[in-house]
Amino acid sequence: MEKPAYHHGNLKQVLLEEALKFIETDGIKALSLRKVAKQAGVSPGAPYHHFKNKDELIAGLAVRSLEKLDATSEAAAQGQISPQEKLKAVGKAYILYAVENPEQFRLVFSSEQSGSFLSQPPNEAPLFRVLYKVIEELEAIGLVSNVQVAAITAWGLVHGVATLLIDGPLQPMSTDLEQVNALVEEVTSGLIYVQAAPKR
Amino acid sequence: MEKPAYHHGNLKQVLLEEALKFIETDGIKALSLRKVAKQAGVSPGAPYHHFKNKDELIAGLAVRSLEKLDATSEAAAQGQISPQEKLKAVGKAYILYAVENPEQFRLVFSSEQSGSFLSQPPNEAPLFRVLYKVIEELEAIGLVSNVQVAAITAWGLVHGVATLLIDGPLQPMSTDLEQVNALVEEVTSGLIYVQAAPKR
DNA sequence: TGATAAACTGAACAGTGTCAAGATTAGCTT
DNA sequence: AAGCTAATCTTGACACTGTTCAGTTTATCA
Repeated sequence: MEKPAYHHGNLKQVLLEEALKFIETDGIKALSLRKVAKQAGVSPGAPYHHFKNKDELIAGLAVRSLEKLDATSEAAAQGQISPQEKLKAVGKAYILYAVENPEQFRLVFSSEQSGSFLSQPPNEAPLFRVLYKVIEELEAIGLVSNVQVAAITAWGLVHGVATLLIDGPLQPMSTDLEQVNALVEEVTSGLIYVQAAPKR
Repeated sequence: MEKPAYHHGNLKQVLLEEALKFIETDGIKALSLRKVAKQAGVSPGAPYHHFKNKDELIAGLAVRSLEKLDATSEAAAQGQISPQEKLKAVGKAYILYAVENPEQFRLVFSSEQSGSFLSQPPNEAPLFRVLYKVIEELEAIGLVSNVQVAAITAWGLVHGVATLLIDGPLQPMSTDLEQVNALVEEVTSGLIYVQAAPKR
């Protein structure tokens, strides 16, 4: 009969899902807790039994997005054998995730909940962990001298191109997936040479 | 006597300034048009005679910030002679502007008003113009083959490191200006090698 | 001087996040 | 199985938000 019970059952998950739907269709600025509650068939006060406030709901989505980005990056790396190709694959996966899921990608770096990164030790933090492993492999072959700098440079390049594509001057290009692919191909090729830069 | 006149005189400018103050102290999320109006000694409806809505006020600040970033980048380039040093100087100026004025930097790329970039032809657009000139100089010496790709790569790297510093995992480092300088020095050194990458 | 337009006020509206008091029910304990 | 406790949800309220609109004030210029 499915008559809605007083106790929803798994409201928390439903709230997260409905909130994400709103974000993806109307953007994060149009997100309203009340609308989310109504969509979930629940009163405006109900969400506060599962989230401290609106920001915490959003933070929950950010963590989910971070995990997805981390997972696809890792999968991309494992699909290759040489460390050069791994690095390239990670970069491509990262940028494509941003272009295909701009709202979710923005969530991860939305400046309010940057605590997602700080909470864990750097070597175990999501994203960093994937990158670190690959760069260490490059170091082992002598293609990288300073792992720390190389990781930041690689991440910086890839992250920068991603955000220029979704929020910057490259935005008009971001709808044409073929063009994006070509660009990403060229840019990530440069990645390897960045790492191979001589010491002085 | 300075008794506040009914016609404020230069309300538009004052609104922009007060809004910026709020943003810099409490962050953009806490910005309220009503508070800005009150701070300017004016009623809640007054701003609407100068801006279509709140977003347009913010867009005004974004344009100002873009101009500042453009100006300091250009100045940095002109302080150097060799194109390699110019590129490096632009990168440093860009990242330092972001670290020293994070709120204003974010404004420029805040996804709502990305139209600032699209409105002008790419070669005359702010920021791009500066970068383009330098990269063309590098091309003239044979250090760059594809100007387009080189520009995007350079901008991407610098922009990525900047946002990783203010909104990403490098945030804890961003308060220590000395550490930031060291990092920027190393990363921008890599810039030149990125451009010097062989064609295939 | 007088008319037109610009600038500003004050009140109102719908919508927001958030909280407290009370109703409802799930789940454990005896 | 009964009853108690804690979790969950509702209802109603509060302060605040962006925005609009009718009316008031003043600058500007013919």
